[in-house]
Amino acid sequence: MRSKIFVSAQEVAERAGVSRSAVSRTFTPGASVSAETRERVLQAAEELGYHVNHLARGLMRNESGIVCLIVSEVATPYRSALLRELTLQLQNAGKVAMFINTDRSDGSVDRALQQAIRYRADASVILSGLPDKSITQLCLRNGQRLVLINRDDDQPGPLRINLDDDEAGGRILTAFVRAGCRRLAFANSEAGTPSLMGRERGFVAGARALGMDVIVERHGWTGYEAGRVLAHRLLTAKERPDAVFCATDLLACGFMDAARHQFGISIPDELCVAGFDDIEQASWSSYELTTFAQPVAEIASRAVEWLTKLEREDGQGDVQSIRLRAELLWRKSIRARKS
Amino acid sequence: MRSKIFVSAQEVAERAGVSRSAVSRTFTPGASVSAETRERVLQAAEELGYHVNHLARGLMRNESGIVCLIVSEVATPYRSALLRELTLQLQNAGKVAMFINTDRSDGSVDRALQQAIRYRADASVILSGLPDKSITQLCLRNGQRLVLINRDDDQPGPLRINLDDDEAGGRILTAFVRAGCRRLAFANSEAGTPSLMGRERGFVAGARALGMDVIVERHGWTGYEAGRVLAHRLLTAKERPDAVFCATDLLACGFMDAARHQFGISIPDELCVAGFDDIEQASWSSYELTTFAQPVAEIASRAVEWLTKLEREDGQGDVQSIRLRAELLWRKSIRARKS
DNA sequence: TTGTAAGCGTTATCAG
DNA sequence: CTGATAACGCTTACAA
Repeated sequence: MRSKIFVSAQEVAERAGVSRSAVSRTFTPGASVSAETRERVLQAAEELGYHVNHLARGLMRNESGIVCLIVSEVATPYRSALLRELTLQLQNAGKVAMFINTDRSDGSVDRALQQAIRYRADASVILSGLPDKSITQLCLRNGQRLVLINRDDDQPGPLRINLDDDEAGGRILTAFVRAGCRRLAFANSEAGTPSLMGRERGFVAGARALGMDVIVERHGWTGYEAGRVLAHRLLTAKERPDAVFCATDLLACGFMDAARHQFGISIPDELCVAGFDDIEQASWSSYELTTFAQPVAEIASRAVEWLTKLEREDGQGDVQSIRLRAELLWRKSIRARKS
Repeated sequence: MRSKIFVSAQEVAERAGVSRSAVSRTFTPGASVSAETRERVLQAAEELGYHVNHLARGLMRNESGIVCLIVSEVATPYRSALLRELTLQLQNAGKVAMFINTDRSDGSVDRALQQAIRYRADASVILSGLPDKSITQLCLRNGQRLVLINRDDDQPGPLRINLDDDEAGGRILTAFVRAGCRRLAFANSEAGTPSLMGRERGFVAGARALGMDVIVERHGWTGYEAGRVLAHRLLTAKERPDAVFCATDLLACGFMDAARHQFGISIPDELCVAGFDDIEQASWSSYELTTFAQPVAEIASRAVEWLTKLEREDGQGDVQSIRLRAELLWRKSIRARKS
């Protein structure tokens, strides 16, 4: 146990010659204190180095101000960008972010959520990963609000934010066709998350509708290395594709690198490539990848807005699902016209 | 205020037919409870869905279990890698990470620290940024432990973890010389953080000692774009350098891309490049950058270890400064022999 | 080992 | 507007 070191409202009250309630009110936005007492309290607090104890406040108010961010693969460009936006906006909304990393753990998300609950987090935001019914229930049972980003869970209660993944698959398809591509491929990971599969589904369906076929290849987790492996598989096939939609920018980067440096293929002349996410590297001049941009800022703001909307009785009647559009960013990995 | 929804130790006690202290003890590692009561309590807790309230526990114990991570530029590869490691190890140590993003704020670090203090965080870890005396003092005055990573602050109290930046500058210099490079340059940002400046200093000093000169150029913040700008400046000079040490991998990536794609320069044949950090992209086949690896895992483990070392009376007599070695990773951006 | 009771630092309620 | 007083959920002497 640490020795006593913090000053309490009591002490401030004594020094200011007021009651501790006066001190409390001074630090509670929208409470009624006279300007004079307020001033006295503020000064005493300053001198003593007083800081409201949010642990105690949370205990009383039954509202901790903590929002729990449950995330895996933090070090990934897309994930960290989303995280950045989320923390920033949460802070601006006066909340504080508690961070839970589910990477190398076994009980992983479950154990993580336990922590969140123990600290009485007001809400949790889950950034991707596979859906799991039990989590949703654990959250809701404990009165937490829950936001699911790019996850799919049809239980009522949480807010679900998703992109128009299927539709994007269709859009990129027409871009490929317009570029005169004939042999289509889709490069995916084996992660099998709803958003990844949605992109695949949309792409394949769109092709079918046009009477075209798509070679689908899946490998490993959604990273650069997997992209390279996928390139090897796809580019050594008898019918080498002339257009590849990668489920993710990271995959696309690996794919492009392998295609160019190991197969000597010229992009976009011989092969068109598209990705998804618009990570920073997609704009680097080694890639100039045509890709769909995740609206991270909007995802974050929607999440935070929903989270902080004054606690209404029930979430009944609320929006429970938001579908955002991923904008297609034209760069140079798809040629303009049939070659 | 949220309606009551959590079950308390009281309720568990009633259901289990014991006193609330028995419940408390059951959940306190190393307290004396008979196996039987323990079992009864555990079962009742399970049935009721009880979770210890860490807010209340922290209040009593005067120890919250919270460690505050204060970080800027989270979405940067190096930073997010460090963050990943830190959160993981903190979790394993039974701590929980509170996240504070100092990116777009004004009061920035200061305001951030206030938050940490209000939640009675046991400790704070500051990942880079410029040093600031007041912060250290604010932390220490409030009984927080403080870890400074790649920051420089000579005040006693906090643990400082740094790399051998200067020395690395010297090491890369000999690599350049061995490759037959004669016109040296250092590409830096204007951020002016101690680690960045250390690398510059070491490199320049080493060159001087060998009677060589270094063109130093600084621009913007430490990112890809800045690297491109630096390339333009350095590569249009009359005496075009044939070796460039970039203060950061991100800088190096921008630099290499501009050098190759805009100046048509061949690396490493005409120009040798080195970086620092070993971000993931450094190993991508578009770069294959020879660089110094930040020992992120070790940085994290040292930090966590120090943080969790059972609270000794004072930190007096402790290690207060750790200097880690950055390993040079040979890839392909420096040629082996004089060309 | 167990229960009783005191307290941790707040805020909400209710008189004044 | 202000000050007592009672919670909040937990831990920890202390006594049994």
